[in-house]
Amino acid sequence: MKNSQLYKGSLTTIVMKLLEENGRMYGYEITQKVKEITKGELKITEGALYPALHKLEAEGVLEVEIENVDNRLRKYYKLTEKGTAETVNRLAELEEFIKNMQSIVNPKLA
Amino acid sequence: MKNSQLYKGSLTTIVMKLLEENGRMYGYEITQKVKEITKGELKITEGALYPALHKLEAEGVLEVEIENVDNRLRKYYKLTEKGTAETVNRLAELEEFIKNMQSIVNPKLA
DNA sequence: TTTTTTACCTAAGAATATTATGTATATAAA
DNA sequence: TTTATATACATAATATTCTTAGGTAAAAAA
Repeated sequence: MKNSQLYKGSLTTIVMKLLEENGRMYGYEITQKVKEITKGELKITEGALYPALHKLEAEGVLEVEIENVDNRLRKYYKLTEKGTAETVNRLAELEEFIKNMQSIVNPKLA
Repeated sequence: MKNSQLYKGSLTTIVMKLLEENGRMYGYEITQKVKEITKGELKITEGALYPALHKLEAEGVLEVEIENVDNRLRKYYKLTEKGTAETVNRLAELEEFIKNMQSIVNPKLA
């Protein structure tokens, strides 16, 4: 994730939301999807993504299905039951976060 | 900053915005102001704030005025000229960040 | 045939924050 | 009056997250 430090801490929330939305995705696909959604403004680096996916898997938030496509490896990730429940919390936290940041930036509207 | 990891990376932006708004503030005052604005949801820890203030001062973004109030030390921080210019960028980045996060969370509105 | 794209990965280091302390005075509560 | 809370600064060890810089390998495009 380039540029602003603001994205620090938001990677797992992004991943979980995308998986909730799309059922299952593989790592490379996630990087491309984020680039597409944000019109190239946010680029997830692989050095951040893969360790994050492994950690979420170890925590029981994600589970993986390995497939072979065109002679190449693909690891599809999807939310576990626990992960689906956790995603609800994460998205609520994100809403709170955005609300709080907007209160700070625009105190007149608060 | 307790709770969600999302706040990671947003501390300096928060500090700069508050100083832009209020002219000058001291550390403890900043922690109280943020707690007040966010209705207790966001608590800036001193272990994060003081090193951040020192770093911003070292970078020439902030300057400090030390005063004695009620026999106690107070260090008032304010934006330098450079800091004021930098704050504009930071706030633009924050807007972009929020916009991008909303695109991800709510793809239908994008 | 070389470059780009797809697709995975790790390791060293930087940046940022948490947690746990420490110092010291003023004020409020027991 | 003693104790606890609030005010006000600070640092050090550790944890977390990410960047940067590599590495492997196959397919597709130039």
